[in-house]
Amino acid sequence: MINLALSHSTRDIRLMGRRKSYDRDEVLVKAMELFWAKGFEGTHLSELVEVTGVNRFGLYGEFGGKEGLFQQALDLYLQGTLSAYRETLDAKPHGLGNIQEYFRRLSYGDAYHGCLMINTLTEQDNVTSDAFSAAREVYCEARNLFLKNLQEAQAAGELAPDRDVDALANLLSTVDSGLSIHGIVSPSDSEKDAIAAQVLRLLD
Amino acid sequence: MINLALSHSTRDIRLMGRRKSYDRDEVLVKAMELFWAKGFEGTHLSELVEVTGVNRFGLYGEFGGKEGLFQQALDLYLQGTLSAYRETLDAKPHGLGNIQEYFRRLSYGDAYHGCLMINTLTEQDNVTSDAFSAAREVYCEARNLFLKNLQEAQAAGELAPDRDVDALANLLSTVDSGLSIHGIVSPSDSEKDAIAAQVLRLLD
DNA sequence: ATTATTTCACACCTATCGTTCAGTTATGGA
DNA sequence: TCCATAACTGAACGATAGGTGTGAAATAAT
Repeated sequence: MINLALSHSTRDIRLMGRRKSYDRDEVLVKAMELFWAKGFEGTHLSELVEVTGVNRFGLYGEFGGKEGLFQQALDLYLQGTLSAYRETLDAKPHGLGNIQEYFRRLSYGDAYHGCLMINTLTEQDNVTSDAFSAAREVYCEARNLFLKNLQEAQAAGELAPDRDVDALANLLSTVDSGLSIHGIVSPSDSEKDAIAAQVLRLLD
Repeated sequence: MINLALSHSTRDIRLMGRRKSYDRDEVLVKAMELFWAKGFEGTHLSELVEVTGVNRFGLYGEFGGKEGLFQQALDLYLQGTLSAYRETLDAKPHGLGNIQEYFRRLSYGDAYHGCLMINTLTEQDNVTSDAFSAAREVYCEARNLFLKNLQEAQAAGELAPDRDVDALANLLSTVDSGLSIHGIVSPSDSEKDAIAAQVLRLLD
């Protein structure tokens, strides 16, 4: 018992042993990019080893194999996505300006392969229920952020009081995910701007 | 040479031999449902054998293995999807009514797993370029159908002449795909109707 | 009934999946 | 310097992937 407690309490403090030759976060970023491009089933451990430079055994021990690696890579992606949502949609004061700014900042880079959150939702049957839930949760959080801005806009008189803010929030969320699909077919930022401009007319 | 030509010219006419114990179209429907639910990489040949009742060898000979089976199952799905688009969006006279009707008829059944066309687009790296192109083509065709209705609406005075019908068509297409994602998270037809109602306000 | 032809069932192929094990190397404290 | 510990390496694990060969079963013309 005492030994167990001791070994546990001192586990964090590295007293001896070889140092890890990789950076945990860098590995997660590489893995995320691969899962992003090829999905969970489409990504093979051999590719993860190749891209991250970490041995199969290392990946298993450190991240818990393919599933653990996917979960953590997805969490990293979702955390970044959530930050991006919050940076624009949770800015004070809430209102229509935030929504406008959100769609303005959206951009397809080059080699756009959609959004990992959306891709995970469409791959529901292949991923852990935890992974699916995490993606779903961020999706809902984004929807709620849209809603909050609409509600405050309505309270401030930016938006007519009879507008259905709940349905509008769902529409904005739908357009947001739809853009991640549309971008696969036609990754043009100017086209995205034109689409956003149209939907934003609803908020004038 | 003569033998080759003869054997070829008579191939279609079944003169003798054992009859197939399965219906080609039924097999494709079963395969389609599986690919729809689990994606290309996520569907294994053993499952296809189990569901269709056709042996591995039969699937290979008749459909060209997993890839051929996916292509043909996808084509079947896309054909149905295209028919659904055309039935509403290519009805005469073209106009805003068609668009309204399209979104009205949309429905998530139970156990909704998104749209196979959209899922194929998000699985780009795992599927044949032919399969991806086929999905992309139908996506674009739908967008063009939206456009046609908007153009005719504009010509008929249903829609103000200064409206950007191109951007509007892209928006409708984006909402359409977005709904297939939103339905995974929240497969409620009434919510779908509310979302559609909002975007249709743009066309009044 | 015989026979040519086609499909079917079973088992087997190679390749690769994700996972794991010994054996070796590097590190910090005694 | 030696040792206890942790991490790394390469090989190999069993399972299963998709694809295939062989012989039996079924069919329609002879």
